[in-house]
Amino acid sequence: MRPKKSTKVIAPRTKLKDARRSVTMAEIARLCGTTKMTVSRVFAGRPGVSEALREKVLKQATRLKYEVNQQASSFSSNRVNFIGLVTPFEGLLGSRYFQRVVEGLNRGLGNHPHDLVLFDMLSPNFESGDKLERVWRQRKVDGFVILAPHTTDQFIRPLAESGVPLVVVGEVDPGHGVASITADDEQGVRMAIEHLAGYGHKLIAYVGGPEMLSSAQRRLASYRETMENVGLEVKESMVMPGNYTMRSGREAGAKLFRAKRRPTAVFAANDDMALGVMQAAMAEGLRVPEDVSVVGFDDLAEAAEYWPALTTVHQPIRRIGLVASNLLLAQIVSDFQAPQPPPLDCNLVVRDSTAPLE
Amino acid sequence: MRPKKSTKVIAPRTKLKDARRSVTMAEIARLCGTTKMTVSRVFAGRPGVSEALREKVLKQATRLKYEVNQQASSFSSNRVNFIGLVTPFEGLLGSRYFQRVVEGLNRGLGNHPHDLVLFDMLSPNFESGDKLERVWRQRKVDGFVILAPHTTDQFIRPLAESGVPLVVVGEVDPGHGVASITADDEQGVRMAIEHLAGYGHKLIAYVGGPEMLSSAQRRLASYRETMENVGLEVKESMVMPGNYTMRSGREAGAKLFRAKRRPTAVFAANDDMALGVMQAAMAEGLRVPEDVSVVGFDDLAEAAEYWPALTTVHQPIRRIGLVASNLLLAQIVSDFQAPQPPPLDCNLVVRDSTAPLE
DNA sequence: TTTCATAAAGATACCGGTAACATCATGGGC
DNA sequence: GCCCATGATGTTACCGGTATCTTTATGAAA
Repeated sequence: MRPKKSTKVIAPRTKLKDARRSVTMAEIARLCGTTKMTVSRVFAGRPGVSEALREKVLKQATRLKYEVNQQASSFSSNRVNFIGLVTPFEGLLGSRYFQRVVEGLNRGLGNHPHDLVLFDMLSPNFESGDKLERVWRQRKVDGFVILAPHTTDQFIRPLAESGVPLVVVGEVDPGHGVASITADDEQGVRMAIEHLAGYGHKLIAYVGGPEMLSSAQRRLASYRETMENVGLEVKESMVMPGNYTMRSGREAGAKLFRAKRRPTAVFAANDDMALGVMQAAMAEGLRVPEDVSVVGFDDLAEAAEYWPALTTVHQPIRRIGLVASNLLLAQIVSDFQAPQPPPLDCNLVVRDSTAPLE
Repeated sequence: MRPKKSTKVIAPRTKLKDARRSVTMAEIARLCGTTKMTVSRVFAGRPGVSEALREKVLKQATRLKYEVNQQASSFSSNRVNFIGLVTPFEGLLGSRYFQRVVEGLNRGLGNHPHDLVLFDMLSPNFESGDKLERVWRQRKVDGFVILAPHTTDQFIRPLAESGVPLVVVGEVDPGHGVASITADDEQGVRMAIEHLAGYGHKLIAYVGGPEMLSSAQRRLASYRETMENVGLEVKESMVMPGNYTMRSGREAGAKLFRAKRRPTAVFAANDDMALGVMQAAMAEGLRVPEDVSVVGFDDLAEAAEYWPALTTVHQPIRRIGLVASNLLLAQIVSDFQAPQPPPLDCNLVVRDSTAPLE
């Protein structure tokens, strides 16, 4: 039973332009007198190839500078070896924090073939809220690492519900089963406040971060709790809002230092704001640390380089990145949801911006 | 002539796990009573489909939340819609400079389906020098944007010679036909020096960047030239080395301000170092701008936020990113090497760190 | 009415790998 | 010597699109 159409002879597709042409497994196989299936086994590191043949294949491959075509490989195995790195808010992309996380992620990726794809939610071409889900549907990535979301972020839930491999760096509402990794902010803040209290400071001001960030919420809560635990009173006029920028720190500092009763120590919920507070102190003619002690949070590169060098809470950001990629790879490669890791310990780095109260 | 083997019946591959299963063009086609070829035409925006059918296809696609499988599409069309973003030296990834470039790139990418893949050459898994060429061979990207390389960078040449689409942000040795885009550093420095000279400063110090960076070389050359043009002498003891970090700026500033004849103005080759110079001034008890004027270069976010706000040369970084992506897309999409664009104009932003000499 | 250019839609092969299964050679255990 | 387990290797059928060519429908020109 022949098809009703006459037989056709269709010319093979025109060849790719030379720049894009490349060696294929079939070619290597031909040179080695075998088939591409065997070559495929060699490169995938699967068993079932004799040592002699394997070496022959590798030799030819090296000679021809062969590299496995990831495109074709992905297509066949349905894995693309890209991980989406999502930066959902202003200022993240260009920060040392970002840099450290990337370092950690790359370390965790290790020998895996995955690379990081940048998705900056602030870019104009990302305005549509379902961008990430579309990217997933398009098979551009195998999963996402989402940096420090707002607790209320709406775009995480639909992703998670679609079964997209996902790790959040920061804290998310527990319960909907999203993997996440965070530092132990509470503990970090506690150490900072206890350090200041131990130096005899009584009036310890607080400069906070954006309210919608979970990290900011946790740090503030821990400040209040620790103050109470060490027997100090929290004066509401000493609790200043901020938004994690140097400017907001400087403005908060200016208000604090102009108050009729000024604090002898200030804890800022991140380093940038702490630097701003120090600037405000200088502008008001106060010396750090003689007149006022300042402590930050994060221990980014700037903190150590500043003058005076900032006493701050060191967050193991690189390690967080490393753990994040491990959690994600577990989901992608082994389809295995690792148990939620505990928050990672912070520690206090005492530099030159704090001193005992005289 | 039948093959010598008996006919075989091989079971179809097991289906993908549900999470990864998805609607295909064939499915949409079936629902619309047509073939996947037509559906393909619709999504590629190619002509040859009646309006009625096109709408029908789009309607079904929307209903099923269909997205074209980029993996398969890339495979077939031999374009992967990823662009490699290469950061070849320390500190770039976490800088505002990086952030701005990315903003510009994303803007330039516009509606193109390309996304950015991060290649941080400092990551341990990138130690091998031919990483980029391998990535290219693996068909993971369609081309590269390389940020501010050393002029001597060896890894650019082999890439360019292999015909890899490539744009360098910064200056490269002309002649080997690598597309590049840069700001007019010379002009920027000229404006800064003329500004200070116009304020009556005679002893204008210079704090430079790493010698192997082309931007640093050009800025220094322009400093010398402009000083001569405005009739001022360059004292070699007033030309300090630096490496674009705040710390190096502070150290350079400390030396300058402790010299027996100290400068009344300092130009630093980037903002971070300028901030360091201001810190050094304060540490030595000098006021900015009353005792010493300071000018930076780049106009990153910190410059405006600092106190006192920094007078600096504004570099159109975002625009540079935008031009870079346009240049690259031209090569990728149209196989067209656009003519080398001229350096983009800088302009001077006068803030609070400079004042006339009394 | 016939011819032919043009637009719409279909048919086929193919991109370069991988999954699943088939086959074959080898050698040990009986 | 025969059977079967085992490991090496080959065969086939895809993955889900796109390039290219063919066929069919439509309508204007002759």
